[in-house]
Amino acid sequence: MSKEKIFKAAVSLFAKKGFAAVGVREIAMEAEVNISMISYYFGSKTGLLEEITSRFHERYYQAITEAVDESKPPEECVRLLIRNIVDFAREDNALIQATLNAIPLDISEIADIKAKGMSILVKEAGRLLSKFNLDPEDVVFLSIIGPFLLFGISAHFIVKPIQKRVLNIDFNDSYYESYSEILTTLLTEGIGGVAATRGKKGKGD
Amino acid sequence: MSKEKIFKAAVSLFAKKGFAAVGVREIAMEAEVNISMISYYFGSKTGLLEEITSRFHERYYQAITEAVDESKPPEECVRLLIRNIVDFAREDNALIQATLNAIPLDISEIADIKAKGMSILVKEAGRLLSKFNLDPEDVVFLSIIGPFLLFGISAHFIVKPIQKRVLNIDFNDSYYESYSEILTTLLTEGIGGVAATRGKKGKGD
Amino acid sequence: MSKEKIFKAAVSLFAKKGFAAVGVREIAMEAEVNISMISYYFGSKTGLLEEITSRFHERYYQAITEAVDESKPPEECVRLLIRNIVDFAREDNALIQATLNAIPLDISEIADIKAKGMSILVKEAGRLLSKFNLDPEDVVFLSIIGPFLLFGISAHFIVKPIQKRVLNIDFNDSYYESYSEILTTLLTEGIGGVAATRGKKGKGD
Amino acid sequence: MSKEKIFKAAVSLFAKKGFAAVGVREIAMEAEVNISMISYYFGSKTGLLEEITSRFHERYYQAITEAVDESKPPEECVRLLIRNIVDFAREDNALIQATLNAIPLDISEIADIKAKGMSILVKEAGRLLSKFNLDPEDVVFLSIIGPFLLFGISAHFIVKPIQKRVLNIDFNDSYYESYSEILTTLLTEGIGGVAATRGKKGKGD
DNA sequence: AATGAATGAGTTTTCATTCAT
DNA sequence: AATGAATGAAAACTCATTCAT
Repeated sequence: MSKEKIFKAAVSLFAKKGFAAVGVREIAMEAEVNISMISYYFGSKTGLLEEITSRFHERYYQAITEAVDESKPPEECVRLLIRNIVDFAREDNALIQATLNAIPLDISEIADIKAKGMSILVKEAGRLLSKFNLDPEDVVFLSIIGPFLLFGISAHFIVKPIQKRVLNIDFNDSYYESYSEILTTLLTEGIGGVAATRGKKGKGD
Repeated sequence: MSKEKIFKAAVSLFAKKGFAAVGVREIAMEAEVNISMISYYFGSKTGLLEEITSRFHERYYQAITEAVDESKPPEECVRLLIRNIVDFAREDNALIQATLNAIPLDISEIADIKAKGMSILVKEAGRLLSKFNLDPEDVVFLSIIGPFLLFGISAHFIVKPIQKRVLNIDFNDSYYESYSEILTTLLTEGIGGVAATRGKKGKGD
Repeated sequence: MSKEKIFKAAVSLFAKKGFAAVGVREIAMEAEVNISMISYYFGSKTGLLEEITSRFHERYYQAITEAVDESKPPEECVRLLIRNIVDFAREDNALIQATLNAIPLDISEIADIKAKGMSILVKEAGRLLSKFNLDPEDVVFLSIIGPFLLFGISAHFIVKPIQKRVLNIDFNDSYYESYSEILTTLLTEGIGGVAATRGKKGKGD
Repeated sequence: MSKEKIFKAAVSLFAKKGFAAVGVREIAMEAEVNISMISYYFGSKTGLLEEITSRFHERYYQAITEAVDESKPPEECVRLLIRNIVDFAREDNALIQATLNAIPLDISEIADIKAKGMSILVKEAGRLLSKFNLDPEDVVFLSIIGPFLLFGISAHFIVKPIQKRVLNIDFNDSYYESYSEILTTLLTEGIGGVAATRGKKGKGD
């Protein structure tokens, strides 16, 4: 279907070159549709990015909410969160790159979506932290740890094209086994350590 | 001096809008120089980004090498590394945003600089990890932990404009005290934890 | 139709000022179309010149092939060739000027078209010469006589603007009667004379 | 000396690309002088072309006047004329290309020089024709035969770069022996033939 | 649902020239 | 005699979008 072809083409191109560097003509060509179809389906090029950004946040939201389950122990939640993100990223790496790389914060529609999306994600992250006995209402703490988690876990998928150029690693299942394992340990131990230091004091500002 | 004014203006604008979204006209206007001066000094808009990207990597390289000192204990190194990055980021946040947000990997000159720069940074990160008794030659491990550190520590400075929109936090000295403290603990404990698990096994691929 | 209007305008302007000296803005204005239509129809300014150059060679090819007929005596062929070129030139003098004046051999696409076009023309000229019992395979001889004929016969149409400035001649039908008559005689006698000298010897290198 | 280096560089570049396609920056680079030196010595880029065009006409004037000598028989004059032009062209082919290819008749200074130069050349050509008993005052006849001679004889040197691409001929001394021989015969016989036809009638038009 | 011609403002880059040194 | 920074206009080309079909 044309609309989906346009969406896919746009994600792929935005991921490679960034939002502003990609022209609608290029998207239309890649999607093998007429240029006018983009305006027709998405209103404008910005409309396309809005939809991409929204879909990204939905996926991350899913990844977190599904991972943070009342009954599971904290470590298990972290493990699941990372697994979810890795699965998503491997399935649709371009969506991550397209969104995290696209900064057009000068376009207010996009900035709004990003701000709202990030608020929700960080709030969800708070639920995860509360499993470590950390205060989920501490905005300062969340403002530090939230982006750290989001970008830390996703970092590999942002720089993957660069790593492919220089590292000659086969990014296969076994690689992402190690990936999940290492980050799970690091974050569990790390957050645990932070909780141990902070737990006694509460907020820190 | 004209050249430096252009550089500063470009960093600031690229940080806000991304490389492709900024026009040379805009840069020239911001820098209060004639538009032709950009070609004159930097050859092209891409040439400008090349210099920005290079300078960024130099600064991060300094931040790491200075932090990882033979004589200091690992925790101290992590603390110093974070402090260095925070200092640099607070002093020149735009440079971080301009570089980390600018993906134009379709521009080979930039991709080359990024690839080379990241290789060097990751190698230096290996020296830090070796202080935790982790194998600094394990490329798979480094390929995971390197970007995690780089983006994790810098994440806040990438999303800062968004956070300013939604969080109403005063990003002052005391904020960055907490910032450094939390990340230091998290990374020290986290990496320590990883080392404890891996140390016995050696490489993991 | 827009495309043809652009073509005509470009030929006229290239003839007057030369390829490089004419801007697309000027062409668009002369053709009374939007500037973008040039890229739209011809890809680029160079694309326009490519089409002009091709069309020129087609016309000259027609002029020669039609003139050199198996059954006609050599003198008649020369007369017809000159008449054809004169007719064409009077009808579309600008096309000749635009092509023969445009040297951009630094633009490889144009150089290719010119090289190919000239090869074909010179080969056809060989057929004419064979009617004078001259060897049509003698490349050295052809390389001398070919351009001589092409530029000799067309010369008047190249310098016509200059002659109009200084000579105050009415370039009417009767003028071109004389023109054809004189050149026909000159070339018939001239080539005949060459044939008389060379015929006995064969090739001359 | 700087002035001469600029002149040489300009001739060479104009020959290759045409007047308008060459920038002063390029000329300065080729001549290894500072850009401002061009304005300094020649006033402007157009000033440079004026000097080139003038020098060209001087050389052609020399070539003709020296060839057309009272005492020599007509054939000898034609032979000498061709020899002179060939010698000049082989020595400084670029000057011919630079001048004959540069059409900027929209630049009045150049058009003036060309018009004046051509008038003189054509008048001199008249002296040659009078040796064949042709009327040297017949402007119509001269307007036809003059450019024919100028471009016919020079044609090879205009298209030489193209011929080099396709013909694989060694343009050596022996080649130009043939060249002179063929054109001498052709023109002597040709003009002679014309004279035979016209001689009885006088002027034609 | 789809086309493609058309628009006009936009892009980056290069131009010839000037001027203070 | 020579430099090189600086200028402002102009270059070719591409942009996202619209509209009649």
